[in-house]
Amino acid sequence: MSPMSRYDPAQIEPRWQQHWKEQGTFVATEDPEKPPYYVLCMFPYPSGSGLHVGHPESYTAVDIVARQRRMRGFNVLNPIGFDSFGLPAERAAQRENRHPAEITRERIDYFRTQMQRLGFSFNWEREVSTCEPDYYRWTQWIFLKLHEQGLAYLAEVPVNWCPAQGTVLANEEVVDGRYIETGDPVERRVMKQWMLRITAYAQRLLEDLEGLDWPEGVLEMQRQWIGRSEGALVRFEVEGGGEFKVFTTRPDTLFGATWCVLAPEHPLIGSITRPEQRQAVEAYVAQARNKSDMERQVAADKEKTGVFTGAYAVNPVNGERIPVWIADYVLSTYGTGAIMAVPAHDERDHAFARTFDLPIRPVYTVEGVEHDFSASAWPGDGRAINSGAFDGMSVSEFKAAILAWLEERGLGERQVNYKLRDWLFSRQRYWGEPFPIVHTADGGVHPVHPSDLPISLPHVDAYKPTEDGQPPLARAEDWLHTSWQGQPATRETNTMPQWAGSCWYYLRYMDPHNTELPFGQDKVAYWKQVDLYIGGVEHAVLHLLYARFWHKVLYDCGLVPTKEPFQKLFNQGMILAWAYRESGGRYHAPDTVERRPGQLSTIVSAWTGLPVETDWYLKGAETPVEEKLGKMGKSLQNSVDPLEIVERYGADTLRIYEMFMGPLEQVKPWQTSGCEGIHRFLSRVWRLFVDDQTGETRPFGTTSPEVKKALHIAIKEATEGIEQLKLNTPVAKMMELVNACKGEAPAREEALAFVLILSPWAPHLAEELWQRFGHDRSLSTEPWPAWDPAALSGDSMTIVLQVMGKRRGELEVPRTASKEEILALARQDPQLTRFLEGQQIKKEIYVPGKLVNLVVG
RNA sequence: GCGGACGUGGCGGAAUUGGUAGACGCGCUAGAUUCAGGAUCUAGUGGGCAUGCGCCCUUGGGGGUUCGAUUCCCCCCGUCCGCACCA
Repeated sequence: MSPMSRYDPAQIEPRWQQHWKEQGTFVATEDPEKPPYYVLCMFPYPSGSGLHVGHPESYTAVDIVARQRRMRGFNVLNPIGFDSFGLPAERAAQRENRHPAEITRERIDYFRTQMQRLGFSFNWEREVSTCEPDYYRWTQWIFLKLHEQGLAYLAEVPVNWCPAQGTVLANEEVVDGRYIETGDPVERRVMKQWMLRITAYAQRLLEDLEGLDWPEGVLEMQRQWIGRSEGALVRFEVEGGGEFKVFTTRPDTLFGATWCVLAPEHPLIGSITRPEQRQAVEAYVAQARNKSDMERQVAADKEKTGVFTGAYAVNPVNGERIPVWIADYVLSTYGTGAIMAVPAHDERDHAFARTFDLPIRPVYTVEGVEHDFSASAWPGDGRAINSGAFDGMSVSEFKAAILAWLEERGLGERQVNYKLRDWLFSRQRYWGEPFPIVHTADGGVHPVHPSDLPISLPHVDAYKPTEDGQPPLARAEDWLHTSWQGQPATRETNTMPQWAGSCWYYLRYMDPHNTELPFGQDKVAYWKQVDLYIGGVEHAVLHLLYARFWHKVLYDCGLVPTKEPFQKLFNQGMILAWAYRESGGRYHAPDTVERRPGQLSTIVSAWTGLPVETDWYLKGAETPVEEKLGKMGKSLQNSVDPLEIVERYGADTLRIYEMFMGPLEQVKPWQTSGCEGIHRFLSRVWRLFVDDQTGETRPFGTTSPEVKKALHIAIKEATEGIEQLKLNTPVAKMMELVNACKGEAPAREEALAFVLILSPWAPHLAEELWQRFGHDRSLSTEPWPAWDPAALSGDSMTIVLQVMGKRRGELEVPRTASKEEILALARQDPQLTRFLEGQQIKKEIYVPGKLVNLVVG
């Protein structure tokens, strides 16, 4: 060991990283003697730009939990891997004319280098990468299970086609008519695609949310996405032949239905439209078809559009003849694609009635409320009117009664509907899992035998569609043509979406090198499920819903023992960074600008187009720039590379700063200068135990009562903080402890306890000190210290003295002092006398161990 | 529009079965040490008046409950996130 006087993480950290690697300190084995604990951070997509300082936030939090659980005697699984199929690598492959596998491996290597320099106690021996054949072989295997269960099917469906990406996208990937990743516009097309029947699991996906320790917001988002609603399916006959069904959650308003509306895609339109309306209807349907999703959604705020078919339907409850319209405010993909319109009690129908001057008939009144039905709908409860024998009922009474009435007469039935739709599972891309499916000339669709897996990705001459529009895999002629039971056959040329690999990676980590199965039953029986899953809230719906779905299918196949994959979920808040932009729009990196307090300029904001005041300027120039907080990335020129921080301050400083910034779940701005304080803190810790002149380990001292108290407070805060993932305040308590030491090392016992509680946050420094204290083994399995409740408060306590609720002084009394003694002292305390003079004490309040409040008057 | 989270010094944040508001840190100011330092140490740092002890104000704004409110209740303002014609 070279002599080192000052705290020098560049010397300490690589050595301990090497030590952990060589000793296999964090290798996880299935030890039946120890309770298992499975922590997991959402694995990264290895992008071309490497990690930025936002990534280590969740890794650090997970690592702190993992390290502390090991010290508490748990057998910890803390794996890591890479979500490595996907579009960005394929686009890079097109640009650079290289194989995406090669590009991906390089990127993974860089990610791994970055991550390993941060000292995480990952199970690197279990690393997986979803694009490797020994991984995707089992993704294909699970697909075969889904297929076998009837949950994967081919269908001719309207899809979200993204011309810029040359592929279809799932509904979940499209927001406002654009691809969420790139913002490219999306249009509708009808294509034959692989679908997964996630809707078959809708009810269970909803029900099993109960009992999960997840953030309320995520549970709510999942519930809304599944979108269960109870109602009725009601049959309407069309005059002159034909019938359609509508779904309604308000069958109790059937008597108020004054027309019906079919979605423009409804199959009945052709047959019921009257000749005199045909031209108008066809024009409307064509126009609706050509509208993009975005245009349709924008139109939601505008005036409703629609066209009358000329046909009439019969209201089953009263035999009334009501017109049938077509309008694009009715969605073809929800319910039956047809509705009954009750303008008096539904806002949307009311808006339509106003536009086309259709009749509005109330079927509820509210006592004491004079509602103007020509102005707005009344969606609430009331007393039924205009509804024959049902008059006088409340909404819930009426619903029950009318459902029974409809079912008795065969006019309708109870129905539960979900917003959730089946999952579009095909992509027309190269860089994804090939489907283990072949097609024969007779139209047969056949799963390949599991022993033939993996169906490997073939080499192709270009990562783009064929001349006739087939997906890239169709370019691999040799691969494409195969046989099935003696017949010539062609392979499926679609690939799976990026979500596929991440649907089950947490299971593969349990048994990553199994060549017979995706994971062994003994392994999954031991680890069971993920105890704690930490990741970004951006996966609240898509990834978590898909993974839960696959997990339930595997559960039904008897392959996993639990119904749910992730028992506790925690969302870390995104780390943002300040971005600086000239009025003209150019961005500047944070280290090229400076603040000049008092020197204000007014510029036109490139973001809003409005004038703003700023005191930020380009360094060495008079160019003012506007400051704004944003997501880290290339576009805002505000990314910070963790390695840059490691070089300057060390990995321990980076780790602690990421935690110290604020509550884990909160969005917070990165400030590199904040690392200074952490680095100072760690230097102080170093100097407490190491002579910074000689580099020698200093002898232990004695522990003062204040230090002892501060230590036990810190142990308590660290222990409870890790339990609740409040990882910022323990750092503050450890700083207070070090401040309390006033540069003097405490006694051995307290020094050891301090280093142990520091170790999850600053593992390198802690190991170094631990070794200097004379240990020859890593501290990673040393028992976690316990706090002594008696040490939390000293022999005396501080009582705050208040008069009329205002703080007027304080009192130091022995712990043993009684309420009477304390009150007596308070009454004659010199700090209070001038507030008590001439006043009578009306009330005395004593909060044990905390304060006295004297009420006078 | 609906749902969720939130609003505390120049900045990040701490403190909620109601009990010392501003812990801890950044930044800033002054001083010490140093050839020098993005080094280290000491002191100060919410605002105002006094600058002696002290007093008043202050947790987005307004009201309420209470001996006492950042914490509980009502109204308003603002920010962020998710969903958005789902019948």
